[in-house]
Amino acid sequence: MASQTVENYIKTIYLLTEMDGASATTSALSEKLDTTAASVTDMLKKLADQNLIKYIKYKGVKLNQDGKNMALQLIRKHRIWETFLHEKLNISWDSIHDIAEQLEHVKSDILIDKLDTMLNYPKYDPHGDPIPDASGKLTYRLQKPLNQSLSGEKLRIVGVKDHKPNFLKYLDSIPLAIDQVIEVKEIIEFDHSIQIKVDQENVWTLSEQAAENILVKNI
Amino acid sequence: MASQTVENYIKTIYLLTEMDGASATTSALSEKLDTTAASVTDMLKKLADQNLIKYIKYKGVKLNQDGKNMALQLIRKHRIWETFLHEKLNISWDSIHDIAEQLEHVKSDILIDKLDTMLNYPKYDPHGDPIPDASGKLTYRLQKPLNQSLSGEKLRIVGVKDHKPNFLKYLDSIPLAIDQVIEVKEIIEFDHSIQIKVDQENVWTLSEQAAENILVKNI
DNA sequence: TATTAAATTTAGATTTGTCTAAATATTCAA
DNA sequence: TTGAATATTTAGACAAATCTAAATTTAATA
Repeated sequence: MASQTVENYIKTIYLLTEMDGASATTSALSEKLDTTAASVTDMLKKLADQNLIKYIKYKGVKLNQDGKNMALQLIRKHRIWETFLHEKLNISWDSIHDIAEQLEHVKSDILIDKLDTMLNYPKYDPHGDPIPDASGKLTYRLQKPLNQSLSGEKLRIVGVKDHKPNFLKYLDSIPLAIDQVIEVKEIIEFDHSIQIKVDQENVWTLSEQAAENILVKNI
Repeated sequence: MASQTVENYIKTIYLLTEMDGASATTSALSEKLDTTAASVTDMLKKLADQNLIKYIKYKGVKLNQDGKNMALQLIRKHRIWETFLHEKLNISWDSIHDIAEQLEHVKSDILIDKLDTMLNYPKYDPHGDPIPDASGKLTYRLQKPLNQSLSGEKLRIVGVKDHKPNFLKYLDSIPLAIDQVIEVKEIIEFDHSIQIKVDQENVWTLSEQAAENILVKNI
């Protein structure tokens, strides 16, 4: 059975490679896993021996099928736990990630199935990230960062790109939230800040940096 | 921060010594922890260095205050998780222990507090064992094994002594459950089996061995 | 109480995951 | 395209937790 350490490596490789399909580098892994590059190299050799990854010296690493399956199950568990922590226990947005990092390593199929049932088979977690189903399949969504919208567009906020507690706390403090419907009022040319109609009367202004990290969908 | 291994040792020492206050032996620990006596000796030296236990070579081991506190917090977490798994997720009696063994090692005060709130601050877990409160205090209950009752006594079933899945599955299959009110109809001298009035019409017979493992309270 | 049996500890090794420092490969820029 | 900067790997070591086999202590019993 895979150790928690192995699971963390596999999940991190997945998250680093899922975007573009490019290989993950040793240094990217050492940074995300908060360990040294030498340790990463050691571990990659072991993971390659177990056939979880395809590793080419100096060229980086990709998951192969076994590794992908493991990663998807871990991400499923992580995101189901996050949903539970947020929806059922009312734990704040910015705290759930660290707790879910621990809970995702608990081994019990029945546990995760029952949680999934309790939550009514959610397709997205509280950050708007897709939750793989029991077979590992993900439901993607047409979405874009808010800063790529045009003035006048009607949008629904569906997620965030940046998951850092800092940013999440900031979002909690302003009148914007996941699932909310908004309209882009104006985009300021000077600094690319963006004015958002949040309801009938109120307008809120976001910096470009904030808008880049908010994911929206046209409606 | 204590490793899961250390936590398992501390909890096991607690459970072996809570009854009579006698020391736990190396061999008892090696059996419960499914490891060798040599490994136990090694670990006991380390725990003594950390001042979690009082260990006298060849004489066994007791927890000191730090160890006791750690054990009570672990038992609190274990029993709260068991209650959650049973009451909120409907996971069967005989499966919850193994899952809680993993969950009890998750480190998050807010998580356990929120679960405690969701469950309405339970004082007993699904097996009838007391749950320490946040400060570590246990609420004991006047109870005795069912085999020590006399014919005619009116009792409430409050817990089980044996937690083995085998026994729990057996209990699930007969018309007796925690919190149920029963009356002892007759005790058979020959084999000490015991006849229980489970409701107006029905009587159920338990072997002495089964009755020893069912805990009851007079009403 | 002397001897044997059982329990416990010690000695020395192993596995997993990590580290530092040194060596090697790759990349980037002149 | 060559040399410096950067990234990666190797070598050797270490800590945590475990093991087997041997030595020692305690308990049991004749």
